[in-house]
Amino acid sequence: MPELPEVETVRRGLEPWIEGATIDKVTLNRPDLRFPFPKDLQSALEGQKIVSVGRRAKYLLIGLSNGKTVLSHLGMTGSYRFAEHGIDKPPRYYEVEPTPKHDHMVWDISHPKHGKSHLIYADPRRFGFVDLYDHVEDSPYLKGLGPEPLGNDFNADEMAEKFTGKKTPIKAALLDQRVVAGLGNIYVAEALHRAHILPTVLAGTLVTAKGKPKPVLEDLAHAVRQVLIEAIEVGGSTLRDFRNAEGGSGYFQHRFAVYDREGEPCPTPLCTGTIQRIVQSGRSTFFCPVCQKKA
DNA sequence: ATTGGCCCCTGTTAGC
DNA sequence: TGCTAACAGGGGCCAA
Repeated sequence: MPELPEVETVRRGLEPWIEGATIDKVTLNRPDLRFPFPKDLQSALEGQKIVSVGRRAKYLLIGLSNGKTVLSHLGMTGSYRFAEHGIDKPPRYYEVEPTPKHDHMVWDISHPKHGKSHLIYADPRRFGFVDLYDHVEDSPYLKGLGPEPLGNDFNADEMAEKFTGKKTPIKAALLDQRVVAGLGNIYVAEALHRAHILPTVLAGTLVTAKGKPKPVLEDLAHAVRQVLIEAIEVGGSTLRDFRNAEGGSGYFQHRFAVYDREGEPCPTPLCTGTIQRIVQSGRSTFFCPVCQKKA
């Protein structure tokens, strides 16, 4: 679920509370999530200080004082929260049960300013996972990733290179994390709508015969950046079970132009279209057939 | 090498 | 109201 803006919101929510804290104890309530927990997770974490809270694409990267890095992916339904006791400005989440059904990993931490608390990872569907690295840059999960969409390496020229000769629909191409890292089903739909590109056009058609980006690809690069920036500004989106790390909801869902808005009028000024839903690669695509036509 | 389809798992919701 | 089926933000893996 969580796409780049949601993961960034989680990162920003966690950072002030756990950076500088010491991990006193790690509790695993089951042997695995999507994959088994690393065998040495507890021994590698306990006694270490958290020195950084970073993000790459949809991965949280938690740096430790022993040089190791915890890589955490939230899958579709993963979330972090703090137990309500301990921390001096407690982020209230759901009512905290003693042993909630989907609390799979708990870190007992003590922070020099905030005192002791419990950081809890919950994940009903268990599509998330946790891994541990001496050199996280060698992680296979990070190896093939494309550029950060908000970084300097992401632009129309770069996309044009990757799209040349591609027969896959632009929607699927943008979901491919090797093209650009961090987009998911929601923000791809929103970016394509902003750039007025039909999701079904083949990625290769957005490139000229000389391999240069057509103008619309510049619009797309801009739309991707802009929609992510706006979403991060308001704390990401909240659908069903997503909450940010401080227990609040994001607000970006109220600004969706097309996602989950089948049958509603297209919000593009002067456009008379109605939002449609189709299925591409087994996943919903929302778009306006009237104003999304460029290729 | 690409590309599409299936699957992991649980919870929520739409439809009958 | 109650049951069943479809669907959900991701992405690894396999087969064509």
